[in-house]
Amino acid sequence: MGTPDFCVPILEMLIEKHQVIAVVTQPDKKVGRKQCITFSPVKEVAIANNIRVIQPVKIKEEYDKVLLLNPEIIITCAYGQIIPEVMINYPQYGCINVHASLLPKLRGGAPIHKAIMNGLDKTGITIMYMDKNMDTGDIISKQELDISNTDTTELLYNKLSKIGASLLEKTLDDMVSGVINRKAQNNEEATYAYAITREEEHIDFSKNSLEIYNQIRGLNNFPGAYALLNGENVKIWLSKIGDKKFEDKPGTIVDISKDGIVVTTGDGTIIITELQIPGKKKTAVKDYINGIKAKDLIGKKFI
RNA sequence: CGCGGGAUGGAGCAGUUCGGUAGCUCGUCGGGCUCAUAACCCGAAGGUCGUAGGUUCAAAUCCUACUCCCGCAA
Repeated sequence: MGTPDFCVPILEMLIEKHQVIAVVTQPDKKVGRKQCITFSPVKEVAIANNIRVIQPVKIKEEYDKVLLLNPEIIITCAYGQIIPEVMINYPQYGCINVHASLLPKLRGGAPIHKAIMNGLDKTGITIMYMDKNMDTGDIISKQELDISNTDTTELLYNKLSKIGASLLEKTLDDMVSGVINRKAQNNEEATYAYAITREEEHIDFSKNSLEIYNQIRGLNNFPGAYALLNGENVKIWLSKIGDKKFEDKPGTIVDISKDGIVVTTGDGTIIITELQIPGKKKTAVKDYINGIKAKDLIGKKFI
């Protein structure tokens, strides 16, 4: 059971190594400006492999469709709905979940984004049994991964996705051969990574440069950090931490060069190197300043 | 039919209001200067102005339809 790209390597591994009797994923959604019906990435893979797809609107009410297939194990990964308790204990080997953090740290829906936004230097994958609460079940296996200070969420996402597949492969082998190391989570150490809100996407330039830098790379390449400039909603995709100091209030553009747009922060400067104007595509600052009068931007403020 | 912005040499843009020689910044290529350079100077190539019709002596510009891209909202 899963939905986004993240689960695709996992599903592909399962198809190759095990017998997948059905894939459960979120209902097809109308997406975007044209309201086109879009299949989830997981559904695409399932269809390509001729696997039965089940798309409950509410798994809480429609679980019997899944249980009637009599699964030996249910594996979830970023499925997007809470699994009802009645399902959890049904399969012979139980219900296990692949989560993209080192539990009990970063429980919730946006563990990868938050790992970077919080400036952590390592994260990982945890495979655990599910219980009735979110991401609180007993841990079966874990694998750590260092976060480099230039990683973006996109990069980390891809790395963790692969690790998730390989760790699951190993973990399933262990479970089949009866080697299960089940360990309860220490709830006192728990931290949470709830889904990103619009407010968390907005850049507050009075924060420290490092916090802003982490926010920008943590929201790349989805959904993106933004700030208002001349009343427009400008997305900021890439940045560097500057080394100069200015007296201007945080958010002020103090210099523009091929290097980037230098903006003051709470403790120094940050240099914006890739941005996006509404209606336009992502643009390197080097290209952006070709079409504008850079002088006119000096002194303007991001809000 | 959710709201809105956009498509102009390889890149980013101006020009569209009010139809009349295809423009700017950058890149590329060639030459020069220099101990040297991503710096500076000189020169060149490169565009059926998203597509298809229409109006007109004349359309990037006005009219109609379509395609694609993007911001917001879900």
